[in-house]
Amino acid sequence: MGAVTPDDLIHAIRGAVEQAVAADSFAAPVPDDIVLDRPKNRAHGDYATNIAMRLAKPAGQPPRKIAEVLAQLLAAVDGIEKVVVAGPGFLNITLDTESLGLIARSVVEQGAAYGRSDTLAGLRINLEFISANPTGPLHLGHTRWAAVGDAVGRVLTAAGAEVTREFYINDRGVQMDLFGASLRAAALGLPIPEKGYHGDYIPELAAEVVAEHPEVLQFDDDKQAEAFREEGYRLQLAQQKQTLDDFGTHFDVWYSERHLHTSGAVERGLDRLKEQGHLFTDADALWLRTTDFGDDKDRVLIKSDGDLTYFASDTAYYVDKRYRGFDVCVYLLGADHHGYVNRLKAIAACAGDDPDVNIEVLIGQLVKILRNGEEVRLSKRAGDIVTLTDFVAAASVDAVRYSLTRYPSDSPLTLDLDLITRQSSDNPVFYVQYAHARTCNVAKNAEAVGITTDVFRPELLSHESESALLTALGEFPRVVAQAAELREPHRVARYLESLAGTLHRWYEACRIIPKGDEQIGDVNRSRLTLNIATRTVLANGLDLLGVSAPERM
RNA sequence: GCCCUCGUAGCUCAGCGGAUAGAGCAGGCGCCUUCUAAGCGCUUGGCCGCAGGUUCGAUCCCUGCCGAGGGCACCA
Repeated sequence: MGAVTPDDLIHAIRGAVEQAVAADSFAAPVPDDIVLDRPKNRAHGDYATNIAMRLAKPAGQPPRKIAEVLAQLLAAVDGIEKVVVAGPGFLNITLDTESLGLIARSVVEQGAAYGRSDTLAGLRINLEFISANPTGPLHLGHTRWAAVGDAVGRVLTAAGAEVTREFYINDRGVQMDLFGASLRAAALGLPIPEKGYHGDYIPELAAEVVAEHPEVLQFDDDKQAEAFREEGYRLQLAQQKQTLDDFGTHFDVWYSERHLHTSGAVERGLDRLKEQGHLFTDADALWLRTTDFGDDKDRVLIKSDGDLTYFASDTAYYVDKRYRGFDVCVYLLGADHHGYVNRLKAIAACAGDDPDVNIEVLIGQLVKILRNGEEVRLSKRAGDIVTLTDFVAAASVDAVRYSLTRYPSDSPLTLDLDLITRQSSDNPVFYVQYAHARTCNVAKNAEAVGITTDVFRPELLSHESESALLTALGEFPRVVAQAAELREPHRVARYLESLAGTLHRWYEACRIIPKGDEQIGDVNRSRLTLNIATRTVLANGLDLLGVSAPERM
């Protein structure tokens, strides 16, 4: 007999419905999505399904009557101990102890692969996030995406998708010139241009440029501004890369906007749109008729003075991604860009794609930081900018990553810096990491007293806290698959917190190492396997969030 | 004015149609003589913004209203 997983149960339920229909017990189509829950109340069994209630209407029979039929069929399934009809027509399923216990061995056997699936196999996904201007350090808003975007990538990969993480470098346009002019002004002790960059990092960066290239001071004005712009760009980009590297977020592609213009991608993009017939000229400007696809106004691609708009770059960039073979282009944008969503969707539609399939835009709401109960305001004034580096320095990479990935990105977020920096149980990341460290320590001690996993008797894992832990372990692959499908890695974090609690309760109730002079028995050996299985899932889950799983704390 | 997101415990937030709405923090009471107390148990605390609608069933879906935040350039 093998372990009975949630998938097995869903399969069994579908089989029971088909069997009942075949036997003319009732007539109804079998739903594609069969819902299998873990009931909150342990008295309601290991698993529950609402299938009878959903079939009641199409079948024209009372839900409890359908439930009775299905209960009888399911009760005969190998590994199911009993099925109880409850409430309005729930089927509460209890597995036999052995079948449930086998999940532990299955998890240990799969190891790091447990939780992976092929639900998104074959899908090529371009995941673009952060995409900051190379004119300053990464700040708080970027930090959210650095954590969440990376976790989305990990979760998608776990679900079998082929993911390319991409950072779009906005290295073209007037902001670059302002950046260069600001650096030059700082280096020469001149006032920084009104619309320029005023942060503390500007004089520092300017000094670096001068230190590396003292000759720039001799250049004439235009050449000098350009030199500061280019050298500053190079240094700033390198710093951003280093910061993200230290944060554990790695990109596969750093895509320069300039490259878009030099590689022929812009022309290719315009050709594509022309083919699709959505271009028109008005007042000497070239427009894209995005209103054909839900945008509130048409957009200019080439201005009447012949310059390309930023929107033209966006359009070319999208077409280029598709040209490079990506099935789905995912954009992670800040809330201040959400007005862009319709435009991006319209781009995809104008390029002949399906905006509901080929392009996805995830919006990240703003993050606010509280320090001493007061909001730390982001302002242009130097010193008030919270950079990614500052944030990590105040807490830790693990604490920052976890604090950001445990919330859905589309909800506004307020983080209390005092709480995140506290190295204590107040902080959920430590709660989960501690659970992992505990499993490691217990395993080490158990092995030291001679407990092995050679014998595994799943039927001995019969304590209430053990069936709770086992069903929780069985949930993990479904949690990961759902997190990938919905692009919501916070589901993994929430699951881990719940799993950690379940582990702690088991730890309090069931000992792995016998007390005092008690003999080591098969119960102890079997529990060691369960402990290792839990450790595996905690480690795999933390890895999906890019958070470390320490062996001791 | 139009569009988007959000209103859930004192605070920060989960819960994309199910059973008695959850977690952490904050408040109260307990538990370390042997595997990590960064832990566990118990406890206080809720018109799920308001009003309709759909449904066997709504915090969840639809409509309207109220409130908060954000967005609406031939800028990047």
